[in-house]
Amino acid sequence: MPAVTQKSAARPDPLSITFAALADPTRRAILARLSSGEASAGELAAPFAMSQPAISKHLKVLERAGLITRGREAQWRPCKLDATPLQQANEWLERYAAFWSGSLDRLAAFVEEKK
Amino acid sequence: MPAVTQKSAARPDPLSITFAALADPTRRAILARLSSGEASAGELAAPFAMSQPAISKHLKVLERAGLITRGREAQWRPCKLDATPLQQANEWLERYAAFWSGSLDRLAAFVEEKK
DNA sequence: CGTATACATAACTCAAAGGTTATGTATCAG
DNA sequence: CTGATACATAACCTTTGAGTTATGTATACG
Repeated sequence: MPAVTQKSAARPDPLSITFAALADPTRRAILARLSSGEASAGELAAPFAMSQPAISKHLKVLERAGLITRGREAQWRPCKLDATPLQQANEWLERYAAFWSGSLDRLAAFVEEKK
Repeated sequence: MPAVTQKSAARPDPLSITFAALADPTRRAILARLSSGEASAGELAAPFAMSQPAISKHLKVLERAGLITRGREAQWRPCKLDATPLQQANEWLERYAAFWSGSLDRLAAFVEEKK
């Protein structure tokens, strides 16, 4: 018997993983930094008042979200941005574009109705 | 003396709140449902195999993220989509658009450089 | 070889997130 | 006033997340 009931451990869907990864200012700052070129973990850690293992964890979160890839160069691990999941997130958001670009229109309609 | 050391309780920045709110499939589904018009909490809860208080909590998360507003109509609480925070999120994401739409270009440049 | 550097992993703490059941509150309907 | 409906809140539990310190591992260097 395999392990009895196991809460199924279902990993969240990709979009949830992406948004969760983005829901942290440190990780967003890391991505911003990587948008101007590759960097090692140490270089990425430098700006933050945080321990090295903390950054290491953040990088792992970003990696599991597919937002970065890591290579190996001597004892450095160069990190590289992969924006593919950001594109997915953007596609999801775009479906709501009408609701913000149209907000003035809807406000106008509301005013019109009130008259 | 007020409470000694208090971890400062700093509320997260708006973008983090927005992304965190979006990092849950139930909440994204609720937003999708609201994109086709207002709905009461009960109507929003119907599709989910989840208790009523659970939905109530999700709605509170969405409300605190500014993604919905709630009115009052008899004993119903009509929910309405407010996409403003989505626009903010979109603006953040757009800064990375070059990294996905331009990926083929950058690959070509890389190949060119390698020659 | 031994040592320094760069990073990963382990073990732990604390708080927050997501769910539950039970109960409270506001509003309508009779 | 009474009861039903729609929702919110409280109290609780379990899992996950973000941080810490301490330790392990891989690579360069003398």
